[in-house]
Amino acid sequence: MTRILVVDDEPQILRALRINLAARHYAVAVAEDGAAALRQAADWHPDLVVLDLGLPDMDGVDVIHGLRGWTHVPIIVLSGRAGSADKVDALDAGADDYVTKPFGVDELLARIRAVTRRTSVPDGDEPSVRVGDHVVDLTGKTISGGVRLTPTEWHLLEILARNPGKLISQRQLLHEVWGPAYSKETNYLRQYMVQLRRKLERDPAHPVHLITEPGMGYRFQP
Amino acid sequence: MTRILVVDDEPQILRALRINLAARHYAVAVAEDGAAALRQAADWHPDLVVLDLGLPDMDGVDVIHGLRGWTHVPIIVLSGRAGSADKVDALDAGADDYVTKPFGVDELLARIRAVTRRTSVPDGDEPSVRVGDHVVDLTGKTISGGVRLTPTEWHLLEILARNPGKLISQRQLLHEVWGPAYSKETNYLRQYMVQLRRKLERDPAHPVHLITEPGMGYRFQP
DNA sequence: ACGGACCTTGATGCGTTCTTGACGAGCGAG
DNA sequence: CTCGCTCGTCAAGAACGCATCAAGGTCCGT
Repeated sequence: MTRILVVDDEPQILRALRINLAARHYAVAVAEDGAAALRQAADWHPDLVVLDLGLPDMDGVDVIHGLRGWTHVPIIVLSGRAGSADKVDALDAGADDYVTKPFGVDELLARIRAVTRRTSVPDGDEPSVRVGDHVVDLTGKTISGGVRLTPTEWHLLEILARNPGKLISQRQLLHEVWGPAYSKETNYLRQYMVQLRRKLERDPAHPVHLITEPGMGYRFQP
Repeated sequence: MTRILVVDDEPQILRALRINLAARHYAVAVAEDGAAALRQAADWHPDLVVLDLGLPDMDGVDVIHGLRGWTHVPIIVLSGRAGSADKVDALDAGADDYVTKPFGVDELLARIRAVTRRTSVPDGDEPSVRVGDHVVDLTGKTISGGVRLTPTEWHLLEILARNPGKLISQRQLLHEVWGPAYSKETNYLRQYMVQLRRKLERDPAHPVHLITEPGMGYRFQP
C-alpha cells in the first residue's frame, strides 16, 4: 500500500485529501506544519509527500530541503502562488511536481499516480538476489529455505541489495531505516547486521555477502 | 549531455524551445507531428520528450501510448487544454508532467530539471579512475584486485583523484582530511601517501600516479 | 492480562586504524 | 663541504570501531 503524507494547515483541504486518498486505497498521514511534517516523514517513511508551501511555522522550500537532506521520497507541492519564480524555486529545491491551488482532485490524483509510477518502475528490474544458500525476493518479501526477516531487517537488506557491490555509508543506512535523528546510533546497524548475517550467511562469523567496511559502512556483495 | 526531443507543430514554439534548450546545453531534436516524433524517438533515443498534445496527424495521447510501448523515457506534455480530464488522460497514459499553454519558459525548464533529476540519479554514472594495475570506483568505494583502503586513505585519494593532473597543496589536503587545526602536520600526509602508494602503485618506491611535488604538495597523474 | 516477537540500549573484548615521534636519505643553498 | 630542509620509512602506543552477548522495553495478537 502506498503511503502518502499530506502536509497542509487548512483543515478542509486536509480533510478532503484524506477522504479522497483513503478512498483510492492509499495509506494517509497528515501534518499541519513543517516541523511535524519532517518528524512524520522520518518516523513513518511515506512513499510520497503532498506539501502545501504556505505553512505557519516555516517556509515550504525549507521543508523540501529538510526532506531532501536524507531522502528521495517524491514530493508534490501544492501552492496558492502561481508565479513562475515560486515554481522554479520549489522544483529546483527538489520537488517533483507543482500544483497551483485551486486544483482539481482528479488532477492531483493523476499526478500522484504519475509520480509514483515513475519511482516504482525502476525498482522492479531486480526482483531477486542470491545470498549464500538463499534466494531473496525483494518484491515478494520472501526468502527460500523458510527464512523470515523482520520489517527492519527487510528495510536494511533492501537498501543494500538494491546497490549491489556499492558501499552504503552507515549514515545513509541509519537515515533511511531509522530517520535523520539516528545518524549516530551505529549500535543499531551492528545489531541488525549480525541478525541478517545469522539468517542469511553460511558462516555468520565470516560474512561473504554482507561486508563491513570499517569506519565507512556496509556493502552487499552478490 | 541530456538529449531532448521537442514535438510541436507550431514553428514559433519549436523555435523558442530549441533556442532556450540549446542555451542550457541540452541536445535538441524536433518533430512536427506524431509519426515523426515516434520515428525520431526510436532512432535517437532522447533522454526526455516534450510533447504538444495538439498535433496535426494523430492524438497526443496515442503518441504517449506509442512511446510507452517500448520506452520509459520521461514525457512532459504541453497542451492548450486546461481541462482536468485532459490532464488525467495524458498523465494516466504515461506522461510524467503536464504543462498548460501559455507557459513560462523558466517553469518548463525547472520541470525538465525535476524530471531528469529523478530519472538520472538511479542510473548512477560510475566515475572510476585507473591507478597502476587497479581500477578505483570512487562512488562504490571499490578497488579491483581485492585492495581495501581505510577511511582516511579514501578521503585522501578522493581529493586527489577528483582533480586529476592538478597539484593539491599539502595545506589543502590536511585541511580537508584532518581539519583546519592540522595544517602543519605534514607527517600525516607522508604517512598516508606511503600507504596509498604501497596499495596502488606498481612500484611504491617510484610512484607514477601519486606524485610528490617537493615543497608544494601532491598530484594525481592518471 | 499474558506471551511472544520485535526493537532498543548498554557493556565487553578484540582487531584495526590512527596518531605520533624518530631517523636517515636526497637535495639545494650558502 | 656542510647546513638546513623536506621527504620516505619504520615502529609503537593510543584510540577507535566492530562483533557479540545480554537485558529491558514496546507492541501486537491470543
